Amino acid sequence: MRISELADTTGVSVATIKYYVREGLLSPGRKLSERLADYDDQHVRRLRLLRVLRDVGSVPVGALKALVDATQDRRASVHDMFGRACDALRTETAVPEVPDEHTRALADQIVARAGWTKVRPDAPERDRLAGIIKVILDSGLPTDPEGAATYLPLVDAIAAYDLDQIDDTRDREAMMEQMVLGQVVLGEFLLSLRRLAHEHHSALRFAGRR
Amino acid sequence: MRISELADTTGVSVATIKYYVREGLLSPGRKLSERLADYDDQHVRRLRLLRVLRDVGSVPVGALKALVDATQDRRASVHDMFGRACDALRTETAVPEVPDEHTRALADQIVARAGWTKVRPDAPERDRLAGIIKVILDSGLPTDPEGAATYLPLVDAIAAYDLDQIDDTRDREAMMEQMVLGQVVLGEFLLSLRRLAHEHHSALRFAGRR
DNA sequence: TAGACTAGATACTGTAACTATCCAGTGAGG
DNA sequence: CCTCACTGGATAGTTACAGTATCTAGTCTA
Repeated sequence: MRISELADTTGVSVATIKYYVREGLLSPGRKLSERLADYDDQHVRRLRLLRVLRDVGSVPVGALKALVDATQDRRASVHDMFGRACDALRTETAVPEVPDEHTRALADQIVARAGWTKVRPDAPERDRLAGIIKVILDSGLPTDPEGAATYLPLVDAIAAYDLDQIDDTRDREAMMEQMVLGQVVLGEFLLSLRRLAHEHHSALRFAGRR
Repeated sequence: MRISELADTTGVSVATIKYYVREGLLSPGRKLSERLADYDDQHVRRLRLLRVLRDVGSVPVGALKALVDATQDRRASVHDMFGRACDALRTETAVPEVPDEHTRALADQIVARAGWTKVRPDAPERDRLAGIIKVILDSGLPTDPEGAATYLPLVDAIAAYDLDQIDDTRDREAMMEQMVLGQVVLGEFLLSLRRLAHEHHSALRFAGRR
């Protein structure tokens, strides 16, 4: 398949494909000659995946690169690969860097209470959670710290379901694809459901109210 | 309070404050004279809120403007105000515009099954949900359509809890602030919890596995 | 064998969110 | 009274990101 054909079937412009190859998101085609390369179904799949992640998930190009690198590293276990995927997909929005003891303790407490015993003690996500807790406390949201307990079983059930969706008979690239798509697209799905539920519950409580 | 003092207490630069005033995110200070205006606690609160929404939630400036406008419109009911907040906060990432009958029907079916009877039949969020469903189906995720049923009671419980957090004895501006912060910051909180739960469940299933 | 196409390098564009400069005019401290 | 840091308002410049466009020199294919 020539580059123009790849562009046509995926709806991604030739210029963008070249850009992605430059950035290492897509392997160069198999060289047929100095000025001609061959692209195959792998390229089509990869390109489609990249576009979904960017269009729907707004995943920055740098994060996509990290994802690709994690998939490529064949020495790592599936679990490690998934871990690197989570790291790459964590939107690095600014939460306090948290040198704060208290919020970090709260975060650890939440993880413990949820029963997530397999989470590394030094997982970077713990710090992010602590940062978010700090923002919540500082912003004067009326969230009682115990309130988190309400969320935990629900989140746990959702995450367990997410992981059960992954077909572990497939190769690692396919599993990675499912994991990443699940994280991003099902994440959007959940956010959308939450907004719909908000509309419903808001109507129950505040319709007609000034 | 002078503008430089406002800048110092909030950690936002004078230039940025001027920019926000220009964009209508922040009311100009009360004019004391041609070249001097007075800023008060309202400005401090508003500015802090804007920064949390931008830093943590990556809410674009245009959406912040829409939020401010929704709060200002005092004729609308609280529920309508919340609805406009949801519209403004919906990240407009590209999902198919969905002229597609099938996915739209699936979306409506999900809302019905969840029992969210108060969601308007023409709510724009329904279309977005349909678009996301289309992406899920197209991308070959192994999500059975029934799988959504797993999420529904969980999401409903979360949303109900979110709304219960809002103190309805306060004024509309305070309620709006709680709603918006809840949507954005608790949204990040949930995503963070989900990633932690993913790590745990991934370890249970795939640790040591190649 | 001409016209369309290609890999690879380099340069340019558009948007969002600031950031800096300039201007002329206060107003507080000396 | 003087001066000088500071101000509101306007306008122009900057940075980062994600592409686009152009150019070169060579290669297929009809």
